Amino acid sequence: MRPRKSSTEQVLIRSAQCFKNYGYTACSMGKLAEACDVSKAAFYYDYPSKDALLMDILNMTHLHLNEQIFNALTQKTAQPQQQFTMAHQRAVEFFSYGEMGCLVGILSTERHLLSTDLVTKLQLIFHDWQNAFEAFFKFYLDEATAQKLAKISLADYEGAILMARLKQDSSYLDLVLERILAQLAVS
Amino acid sequence: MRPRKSSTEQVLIRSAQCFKNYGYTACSMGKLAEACDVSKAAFYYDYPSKDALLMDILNMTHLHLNEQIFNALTQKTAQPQQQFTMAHQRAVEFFSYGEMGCLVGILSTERHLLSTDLVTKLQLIFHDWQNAFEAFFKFYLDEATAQKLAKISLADYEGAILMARLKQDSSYLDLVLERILAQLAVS
Amino acid sequence: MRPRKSSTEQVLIRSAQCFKNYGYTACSMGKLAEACDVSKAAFYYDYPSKDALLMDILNMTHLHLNEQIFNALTQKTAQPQQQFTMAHQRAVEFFSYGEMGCLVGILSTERHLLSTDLVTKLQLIFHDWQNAFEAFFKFYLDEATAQKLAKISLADYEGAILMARLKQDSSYLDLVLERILAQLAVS
Amino acid sequence: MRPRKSSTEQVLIRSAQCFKNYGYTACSMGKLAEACDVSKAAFYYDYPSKDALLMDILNMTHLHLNEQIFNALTQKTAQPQQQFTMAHQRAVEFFSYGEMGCLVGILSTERHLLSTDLVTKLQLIFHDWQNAFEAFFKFYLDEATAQKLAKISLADYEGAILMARLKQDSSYLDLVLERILAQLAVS
DNA sequence: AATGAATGAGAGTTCATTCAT
DNA sequence: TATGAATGAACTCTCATTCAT
Repeated sequence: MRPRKSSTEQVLIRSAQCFKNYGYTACSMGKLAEACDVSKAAFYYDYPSKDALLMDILNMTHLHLNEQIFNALTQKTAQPQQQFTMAHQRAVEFFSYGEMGCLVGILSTERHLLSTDLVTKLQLIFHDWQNAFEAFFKFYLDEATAQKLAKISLADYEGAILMARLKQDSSYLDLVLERILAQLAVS
Repeated sequence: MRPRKSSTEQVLIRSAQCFKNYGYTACSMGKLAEACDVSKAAFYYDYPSKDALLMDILNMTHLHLNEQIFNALTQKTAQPQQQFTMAHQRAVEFFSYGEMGCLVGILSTERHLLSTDLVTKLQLIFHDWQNAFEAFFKFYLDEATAQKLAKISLADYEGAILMARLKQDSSYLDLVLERILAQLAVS
Repeated sequence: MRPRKSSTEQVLIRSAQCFKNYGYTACSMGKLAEACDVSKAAFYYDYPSKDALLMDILNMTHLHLNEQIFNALTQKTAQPQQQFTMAHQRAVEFFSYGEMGCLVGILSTERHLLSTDLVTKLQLIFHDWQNAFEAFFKFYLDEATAQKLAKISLADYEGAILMARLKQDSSYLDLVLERILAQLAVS
Repeated sequence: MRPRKSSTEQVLIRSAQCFKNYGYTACSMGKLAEACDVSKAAFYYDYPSKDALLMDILNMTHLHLNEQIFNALTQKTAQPQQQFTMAHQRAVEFFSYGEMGCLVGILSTERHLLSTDLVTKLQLIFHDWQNAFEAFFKFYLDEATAQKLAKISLADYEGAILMARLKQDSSYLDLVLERILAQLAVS
């Protein structure tokens, strides 16, 4: 039995980069094949369709975000600012991997072109993200404030990433962190 | 006799909606033709290419933003909050026209697929936007604060529009306004 | 406005030949394009899909059969044998056009691969054919006999055409005619 | 130790069904693999190509037809009608196995796509079939009549099977038998 | 000036077959 | 021996654009 040219994980990671660079529509199977150094047909051995591949990528992304970032915010600590900063840094690292950008946010702009399954998945990821923020903020702020802050912070991150991507200027993310830390300090 | 002028504007407006819905790649000439109720060939009488059409759309958008929104922030007034709120409302109206979304932000996610001319144009629009904010904030805040606030506010708007688009929830934009007004009140 | 490279009718006729030669699955858009001397894409200007093209071909075929062959059997005459022979000769001419074969029969063998619309159409054509035979036979034979003869004669034609096609021997069709005429002579 | 023998026969039988359902072109190696519950690669261990597999299927079919049906007609008996009826019933059983249809007839419609070897094989099977009929009819009819009847009876069977397949109505085959028996009774 | 008709390139996908162990 | 993994070619269909009048 022939060995795999590229491991399944490698394919997912490189494909994710490709989707992040080009978006859903413009990220063709040809581009993916080149990025992963396999033939177009090779994808169809593992995935029945481009959508199925993307869903797997999103599952991987979701898992990563949950484990590496969201879960770091579920416990109350004595030093909330340091705790959040660490999660933030991991997030920055994740969004900066390869090209700056948030795959989930990028795909969101193509909502009309995605299957309902994919759209649902995108919303689910954002939901978990917001929930993680909310749970964390509640440790230190009253519920209403925490809720509102969680909601807008998500949007803040997406906006910062979008601008950072366009202007090649990662300082947008620093500003977002700074503002959130200021909010936490109020308590 | 200038019937074609208004006809062309209609085409630009409808095309802009189409680009806003689908993005650059997925907004095909066929979709544009259908949206504008003209033949595909008709576009090539007025514009040499899809890119040229989009450039015209961005010019129109740029003009609109300058005249209707950015310019409303160039004079100092006694009631900065009311002034900004008015500009905000106009912006909300603009971004909510048709489908919620910011064409400039949406196109930004497809940076790699756009000609340098178009990317430059996108950056120029954001530049003017940020400048308008900065000029306005300087009336009431110190320069460094104004600069920083202008920069991040732009990102805030884009993030809020992105989330509003995905979740069909326009309240994100209200939160952005509220936060900016709070900053102004500090002075 | 550019003139048509091939008239719609030419395209239908040549495509019909191509389908007759290769069947539904193996008659690719590439083969059709070559047969009609146009690009593959040109088909999609007139027809939304391969199936739609085939449906139009079947409509044309149906019309032709009705007008040229089936309708020749709807009136009672003094010389039934001559009348039927004439219809038979027209049928032979039709089935021999290009490559020997009956498009409807050939497509029938690929029933599982065709859309329900297409299968329905095939059955409808056979239905009209059988009805024409039955109406004709009733003029000269009792109803039960006419019905049975119509039913089997249809199958006889298809079998004869199939064998004629495979063995390149058109005499199978003569035998079918001869046998039917013998049946009519009984009366 | 000969477990693979029977396994191979199973593969041939199921593959034959698959070819009968879909025809040559549309019966892909993937469909065959699924139908036989083996991997695609497994086929290439036993057969060098799709054509070689089909040739083996046709060999099996040929053998079966010779032994079970054609050979039943080689001896003169006192009860020709019963003899023929029995052969007929075996044939009906064979053609009705799985989906109604005659593999040889179905493949014939795709003549242009088959290798000359396969086409030759198809003709050979039909040849043996016709010979069997002819030999049998000669016992009871004059040579010219027997020859003609054999030739057309073959076509009759194919036509009846084709119509039975399309209309899901096996009575076509009864009519064919009835007519042949009537011819035998003449003697 | 204006547009139906046409097209090469490329999209996602399936194909028969081969590779490498 | 036996098979998971891979692929170039071809599939149906859409794309931005050009042609020809």
